[in-house]
Amino acid sequence: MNPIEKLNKIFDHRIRLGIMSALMVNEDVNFNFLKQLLDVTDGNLASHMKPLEENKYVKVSKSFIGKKTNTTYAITKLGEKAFREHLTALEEMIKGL
Amino acid sequence: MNPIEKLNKIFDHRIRLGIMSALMVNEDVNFNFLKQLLDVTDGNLASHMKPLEENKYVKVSKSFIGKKTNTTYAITKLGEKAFREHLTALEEMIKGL
DNA sequence: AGTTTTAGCTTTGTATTTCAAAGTATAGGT
DNA sequence: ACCTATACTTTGAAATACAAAGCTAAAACT
Repeated sequence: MNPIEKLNKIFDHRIRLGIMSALMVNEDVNFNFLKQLLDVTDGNLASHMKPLEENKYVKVSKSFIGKKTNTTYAITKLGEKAFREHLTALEEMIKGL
Repeated sequence: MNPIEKLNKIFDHRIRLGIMSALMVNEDVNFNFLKQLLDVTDGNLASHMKPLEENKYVKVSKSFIGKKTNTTYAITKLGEKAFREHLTALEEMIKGL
């Protein structure tokens, strides 16, 4: 089987890779933190989040910190699995370097 | 510095990742081999090759095998460097998993 | 009370990217 | 003369990405 087929199309983009790796490392990450980390506009971040949410790779929680609204994202088990598989596929693809 | 900025935009795509890793592992790779490996149309392969050639990540040689034309691609030193840096950036990005 | 700010989106419109399919050039075989 | 193979290029459509503007709701300042 073609190793490239194991790569997940959703993770083909730098920003989505950035989101996923931030979520792998941090339990919960909020909107503004990610926005600054990845240096994107809020609209851009929201639209990259969309396919991740739709595929249930990421779950959203809306809460308050003090009185401020706070949207946090967390990776799901499914998202973790998909991302690890993507990384494994990447590794396999370049094995032998 | 934002680790995402170290990712190379040119390597954001599965097919280009596939091309580069094939070229990292194999001294010379010809057009048809790559086409089958990556399961792409010839037009599609050619157009993904274009930015790699333009950036001097890949060099092209046209020769003959017997009487048949044969186009082979090889990675350049620059391409190798760029790809390794991309992989390093990827690793750094997900460090701590 | 009224204005401004902050958070988190959605909408809009443009630009860029990706892709398959068709077309092209060159050479070889039959 | 015709058909095949290699390696592209062109065309046109679809998908994606992006910034900027708009929007909603709640908070904070005046």
